[in-house]
Amino acid sequence: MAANFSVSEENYIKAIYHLQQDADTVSTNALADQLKTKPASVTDMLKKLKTKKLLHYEPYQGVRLTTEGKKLALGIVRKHRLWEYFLVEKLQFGWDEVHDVAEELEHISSKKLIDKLDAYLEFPRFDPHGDPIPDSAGRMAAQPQINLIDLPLNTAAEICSVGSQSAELLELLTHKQITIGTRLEVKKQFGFDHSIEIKLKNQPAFTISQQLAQVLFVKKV
Amino acid sequence: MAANFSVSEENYIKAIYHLQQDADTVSTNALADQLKTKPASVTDMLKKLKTKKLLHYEPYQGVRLTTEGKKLALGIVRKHRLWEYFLVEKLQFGWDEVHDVAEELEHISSKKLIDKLDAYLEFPRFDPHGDPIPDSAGRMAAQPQINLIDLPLNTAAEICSVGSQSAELLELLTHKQITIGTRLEVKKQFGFDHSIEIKLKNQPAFTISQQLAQVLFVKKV
DNA sequence: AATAAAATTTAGATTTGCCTAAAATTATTT
DNA sequence: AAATAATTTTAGGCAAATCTAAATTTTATT
Repeated sequence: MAANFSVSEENYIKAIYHLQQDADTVSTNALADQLKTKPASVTDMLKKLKTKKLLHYEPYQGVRLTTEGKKLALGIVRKHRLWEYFLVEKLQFGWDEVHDVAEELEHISSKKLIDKLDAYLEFPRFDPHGDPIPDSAGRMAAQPQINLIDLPLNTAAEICSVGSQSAELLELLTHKQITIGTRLEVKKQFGFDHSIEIKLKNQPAFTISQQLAQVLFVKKV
Repeated sequence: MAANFSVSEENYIKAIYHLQQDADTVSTNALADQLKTKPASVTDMLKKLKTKKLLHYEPYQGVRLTTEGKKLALGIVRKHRLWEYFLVEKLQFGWDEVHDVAEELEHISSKKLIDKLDAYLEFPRFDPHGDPIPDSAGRMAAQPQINLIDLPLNTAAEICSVGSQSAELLELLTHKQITIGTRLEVKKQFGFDHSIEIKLKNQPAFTISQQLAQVLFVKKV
């Protein structure tokens, strides 16, 4: 076993893994978009990855990872998140500047390296963005709830709990059409009063106060 | 500036840099040998690297790095040796198992990453094999003397000092035809009595005792 | 249900880095 | 100084990963 994949192949597998979180099956266009390439190139690669048994693919029917493919994807995600943790915790990078470097480091192939890095970092469970880090067997903690105030910009999330039961709060939430399960993204953060601009699906963005944001908990989707 | 080179291009530059330490100009065959590729492929790449102004190359005349090329080479050597230091000092790798991993890590492109790693490691001057690490401006300490006992296997070195002036030692050295400037490599290390087998140019290998090896100092060539 | 629009695939090229075989050049012998 | 040997380059091809343009299939709309 322990096959060896190219950087391109790994990038496709990772992209499919992430897109599969939302929709169960991933379209050629969505992949082309994500990978900043053309649909025709995606088709070529899907045919290749199918012969390598990393994914289920029938022409025009979209694509899904096989068990094998998911295992590979989790390995890459593990590397990416461990390196991000290392960059922030040990090398003092800001959490907003680690992504591109981790994007390169995740393709270093040595399993021994990544397991030793994991031990050196004392087996962290979450990366600096709050995303869970798979362990060496591919197991991963559930996505934790985070406060809406801490949600990174332009990250799809879903309201999963509310930190108060007051009638005033419920009135406000009803008026804004926010409820458990509402999908949203944070578009801007205003330092002056810590208000944030959020956008619900199919609605114009609007601003909510710090006080409101602080009682809303979300999980990424 | 801050051009971006492929892994292959970087490997050629690094190989030329190392081969240039011995001979002032590097031959196509020597490069093909070093890079485990064919002379015809080397010629192709040399033509490309010449247009990028990284080396001086005229057909049939061998090749030399330009100032630009040397700068790039030193950057790669710096990354390689810093990563080796990290692997051994922080991740507890053995000094004999870091080379291949460092070979991959040296191609990660972020300058910020490598400078932060350098700081995190507290600016080491030598890597785990005793080779000097260039600083962020490309400056590098002189190759230090190391004891023959500590010379890695199959590494070309040259006797540069002797830790005793006794007549008995000189008699032994004369008999073995060892003198200041003698080139040699260590071929085997015997754990039982710490004797080592060494090989001088154009001579069959022979064994010397721990006591003798300990008074001989070499530098890599 | 027919047609228009959107998504996807096929066909044919391009670039990078490598290969083999043959030709050209340089070095070494006799 | 010729002839032979060794080195190096040229010529022509191949695989990976990408592209554009054209053809095909699916989906949405009238």
